[in-house]
Formats: sequence, structure tokens, C-alpha cells
Amino acid sequence: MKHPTILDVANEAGVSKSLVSLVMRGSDRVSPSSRKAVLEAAKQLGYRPNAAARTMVRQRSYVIGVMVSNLHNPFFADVIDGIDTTVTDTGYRAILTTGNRLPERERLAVATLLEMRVDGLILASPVFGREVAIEASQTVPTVLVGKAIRAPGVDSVTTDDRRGGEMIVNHLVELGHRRIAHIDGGSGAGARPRRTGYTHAMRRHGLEREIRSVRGSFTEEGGAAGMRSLLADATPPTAVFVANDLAAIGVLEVLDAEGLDVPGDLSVVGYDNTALAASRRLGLTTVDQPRHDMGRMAAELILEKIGQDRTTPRRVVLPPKLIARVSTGPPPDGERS
Amino acid sequence: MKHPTILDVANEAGVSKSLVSLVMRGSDRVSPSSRKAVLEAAKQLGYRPNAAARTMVRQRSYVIGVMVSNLHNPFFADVIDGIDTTVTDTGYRAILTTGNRLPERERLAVATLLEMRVDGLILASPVFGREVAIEASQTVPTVLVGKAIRAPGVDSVTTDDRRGGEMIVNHLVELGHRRIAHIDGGSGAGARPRRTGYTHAMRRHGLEREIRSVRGSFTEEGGAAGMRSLLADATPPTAVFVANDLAAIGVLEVLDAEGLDVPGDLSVVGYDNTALAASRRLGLTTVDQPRHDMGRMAAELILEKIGQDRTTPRRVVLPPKLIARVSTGPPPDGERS
DNA sequence: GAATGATGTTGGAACGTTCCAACTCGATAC
DNA sequence: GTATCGAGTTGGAACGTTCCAACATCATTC
Repeated sequence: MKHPTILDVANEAGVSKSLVSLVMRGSDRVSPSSRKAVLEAAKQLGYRPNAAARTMVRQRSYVIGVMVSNLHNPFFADVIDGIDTTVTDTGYRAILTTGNRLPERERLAVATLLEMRVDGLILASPVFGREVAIEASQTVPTVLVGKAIRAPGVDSVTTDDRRGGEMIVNHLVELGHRRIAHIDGGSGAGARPRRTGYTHAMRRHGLEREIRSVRGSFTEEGGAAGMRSLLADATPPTAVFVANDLAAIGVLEVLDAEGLDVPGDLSVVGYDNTALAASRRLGLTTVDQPRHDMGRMAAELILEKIGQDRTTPRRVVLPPKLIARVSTGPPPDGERS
Repeated sequence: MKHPTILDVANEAGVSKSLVSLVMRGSDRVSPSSRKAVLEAAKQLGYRPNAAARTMVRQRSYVIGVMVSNLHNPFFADVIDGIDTTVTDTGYRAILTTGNRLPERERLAVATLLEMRVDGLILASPVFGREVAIEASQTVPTVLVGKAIRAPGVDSVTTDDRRGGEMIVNHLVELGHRRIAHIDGGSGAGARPRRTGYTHAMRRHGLEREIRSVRGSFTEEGGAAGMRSLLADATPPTAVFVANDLAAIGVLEVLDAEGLDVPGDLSVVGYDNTALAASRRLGLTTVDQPRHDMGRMAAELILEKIGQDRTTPRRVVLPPKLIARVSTGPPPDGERS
């Protein structure tokens, strides 16, 4: 169980530890014969470099740490994929920790990474306060993904959620809708800009009198509750823009229970383009975020920042994309605009 | 950007580095006044312990490494949660790496963890060959989750998939079905025992002549293709057990397209109890694996193995649970057994 | 008043690697 | 034949921490 060291390898191969180090790092100023001897000795002993020792002396770990708030959200799988690919292509390694949406656990997850002396820190939609990110950014290049904060040293990569909200309204207006309601995501990440996009676009289309925004959440129950309150209205909407796909499922269930047809009686739009939405049985019109690209961008920002000390923060905002499916269609007859 | 060390703190506080070390580790043989001085100095300088240095001298990292094959599978979010909670409750930390289902990347992900000298290694459904796990197990306690291999040093935690298959058949037989077909998961993890459970239970119910197993995969397309081939039969089944939930969605879509009612004309059962299945609009009867417990067990096995060197491998097999929803019901009239 | 003990504090060695200056040795140049 | 060079190799210092044996100080005991 005891790990062999570079010295064990040196003894076995009959050379100095320095030469072993040279071989391990792939230097070209080593004679072919020494290289062979060292590699054979290393293989025979089952040698594995000790990253801790290397980190100590190099004052660099060549590791990027990623704190993921919530692994249950499939959104992050693609983001992480983008990060991991970009990072390993550049000779770095990525490691993850998770906080399971609990601020205290997230803090611990970040501390773990900082103590390990990661060369860069990516925070994926943390729920903890901005001060944690700011503090971290003072010792290590830090990038936020899926959330932006206004702080000098902190870069961020997000999608333009406000634009996403606008695109949804535009889509529904094009189909002929006028009574378009919004069930928002409460205090969840991205909920506010989506709502702003909605109200903005409604105004631009001259529909300020039709604006109807109810409070919901990023959950099935949140969506369901919002929909029930909308149906209780004297003149219910002909289309609903729901804060995210999960909440939209809740909306669909309420409509099913009421015997209302989608999109015949009412059009429904979600947000996030999850696998759930893509399933043809649901066929939810939704907005896609370029998840993989978000991860790639975050990694690129980090690597760039490690290279030279840029001080001015960068806020990358990527464009969302509307994915039209079968949950949206023209409003019922007699409701055309 | 340069990190202060224990020595900087010692100078600031006017004490020796050893005393700072003592305070940091929470020793009780430090005078209150020194403790206060050290903590204040540490805070003021923004000191953070260096895990690399600690790992070096202690010959222990107090870190458990988790390699997750595929973060896209929500299954693992709960498993990781179980691992993380158990591990942090014991004073350890968990870090993750991912291989994105690519054997080469998975190997690298494991190498990263081993080089960091993790004290224990958990491999979540790796796709790489068993030799990688066996090799790792020779230097560090290793546990497999969601997959078992027959090797002396490797523990594993899995669910009894065969039993799961049997439970599904039992459920359908109780409802009155006899013509029960199975669309399998091809060569995917757990596909074989599920199929074995199916055939076994069919025989036990005296239905060996009704056994009808077609090849599918763990994807929507796999399920859809399997269902189409079943419908082409002279006497189609009255119930189908599909390899997993995703494939079951594919089945539902084919049935929708054919205008067949579920469960009126045909009952459908999935496997895994994903959020997809739970959604009331799908209401898929399925089999739940105790994901959180699997993670917890894996962590407990690792911690136990770190404590004392147990050599005999342990293979934990947890019981699955049938979740009956609205996609199963009695067979159509005239088809009763 | 000397010996003993308890409490708090200390410096040095060690962990496994990288980096650097310095060394050896043979080849080449004058 | 000496000086110069380049290729290949080397030992020692350094990185930031923990652990240990040893020390200082003061109170207690006889």
C-alpha cells in the first residue's frame, strides 16, 4: 500500500532522483538509455507522481476547481463537460466539489478547493452570498457560471435570460396570442431577467394592458399553483410562459386535469430545454442555453486569467435559442388578434 | 495573490510556527491568549491551510476521490449526495472527477485522483475495463458503485436488478397479465440481470411459453424500436417491461402514435424511477433503486477499509422497490387470465 | 529549598518533488 | 595540447506543513 517515490525509482534504475524527475516530465535532454531504464523501473514499481509534492515546490497545482451547487440539475452536466474538455486539452485537470444547494456545504466545498491550491476556481450557480465569491477571487482567478455578480475581480458567464424572455413573447405574438401570462421563478437564479424580458417585450408589442405575471418557483408545484391561480381569472390567458421546464410540467398537469388541450386551448412555454421538455410526449416549446459553450467559455476565461493577470472583469453573456415544439400553437378561434 | 503561510501568521502573532499549527488543528493545550493572537493574525492575513503540505507530511489527504462516469445520468446526483454527506460527517472531504463515458478520459480522471493521493476511491459505474479498478485497488481502498466485478480487493455496492425484474413481472401477473414482454437494455449496465429476473419470474408463474424478450437499449430510440417490433407480432403483449425509464418513454411515444391507450390497451413499466417517470403526466410504473443509500454504503465501506485493512472484499446488494403508477393496470377485457 | 509535575511553547527533521548551479566527459576548435 | 562547448547528469535547497523531543515557567509537594 505504500507509494514508491522518485527516489525508489532512481535506486532501481541506478540513476539520480533528478534524472528520474527529468524523465517523468518528458524532458528531451535525457539519453535514450537512461530514459528506458527509468521508465522500466517506474513501471515495475508502479510509480505514480505525487501531486501534493509537485504542487508544493512548483507553487502551482495545474488543477482547476469547480464547485457545482446542484448536480441534480442536468443543466450542469453539459456545463461541466465543456469545462472538463477545455481544461484537459490545455494540460490542466479539473476536479469538482458539490454543496448540494446548502450554503454552508457550498462554502466548505469551496474551502476544500482553495486549500488544495487550485489554480482557478469556477463556481456554478452558487447559492451562497456574493462575499464568498469575492473573497475567493482575491486569492485565485474566479469565474461564475449561470450567475453574475458585480464585483471587480469576478468574471462571469451567463445566458441572456432577459433576451430569452423576449424571444418567448415574440414567438407567442407571432402565433397570434395577446393574452400572454407569465409564471415566474420566484427568487431563483435567472428568474428576474426572464420576467423583465417578458414585461419588456409585452410593452414593445403594445400589450402592456395584458401583462399578467404571477409568482411561482422553479418546481412542479410552483408551476401548478401559478396555473391554478391564472385559471381562476375571469379571462384566463391563451398562452403561458413558465419560468422553467420543471414548472411547466406542473402547468401541463393542471391543464390535463382540467381537460384543457395544449396547445388547442392554451399554449405553454418552458425554459432550459431539459431532456424532459425534449421528450416527444411532452413536446414542450422552450429556450435553450448553450450549456457546453458556457462551460467552455468559463474554462477559457480562467485559463486566460491564469496566463496573465488581467484585472478588469469580463462578463460574457451568451445568446439563448428558442426551441419551438408542439406545446405552442395559434390561440383558439375567436381569440385571434 | 501570494498565499500567507503558517510562518507569516507566526511572525504576525509573535509566536512560533508550531504554535500556529497547534491552534489551526484545534489543540486544547494552547493558552487562550496565544490562541486569540494566532486566530486574529490568521484572519487578518487571510491565511488558509495548504492541503498539499499537510498531505505530504501526514501521508494522508483525508480526501475521498469519486470518479463519476456520467454526470448526465441523474441517478448519480443522489449517489454522490449520499457519499458526500457521509464522508463530510466523518471529517473527510469528497472530490469528484468525471470521464464523460469515455474510457480514456475516465482513466485520466482516476489518475488525477490517485496522484492527489486520495485516501479512498469510489468508482461510479465506470465503463473502462476491470483492470483499471483492480490496479487502483492495489494502492488505495476502492469501491465500485452500480457495477460489480469479481476481484479480490474491490468492494462494490449495487442494487439487485434481477430481483427488480422479478418484482415487475409479479406486479403485472397480479394485475392479471399473461402476455408480458421485455425490451432489454442491450449490453448496458444492469441489463442482463434485469432480463434474467424477467425470464425467471415468468417461469415461476408457469408462463415460460409467453416469454418474449426483444433487444433494445437504454435510450428512447431503443425502446421505440423494441415496441414497434412487438406490435408487429400476431398476438402483441398486454404488458411490456422496458429496460429503463428513458426507453419506456420511447415506448409510450410509439403507443401514442398508434392510438393505443396506456394502460387500457397495454401496460408499460420502466426502471430507475427518474424524475421523468415521476412526472404525473407520464406516471410511469417503475423500479426505484435506493440511490442515496448506495452512496452512503459506498462511503461507509471506504471509511471502514481505511480504518483497518480488511482484505476480504465485500459486495453489498441493496433491495430495489417497485413504484406503481398509472401506466399499469389490468389487461383489456377478454384478456384476463 | 530542592525535586517533581503540569502546562505551554519551541526548533528541527521529515514528507516527495522541482529547480538550479555545478559537475563530468567526450568532441571540436585553435 | 589547451581551451571551449554541449550533452547528460548530479546533489542540495526549497516548498508549507506536522510531529517529536526538548525546553521554559510556574505551582505543588516533601
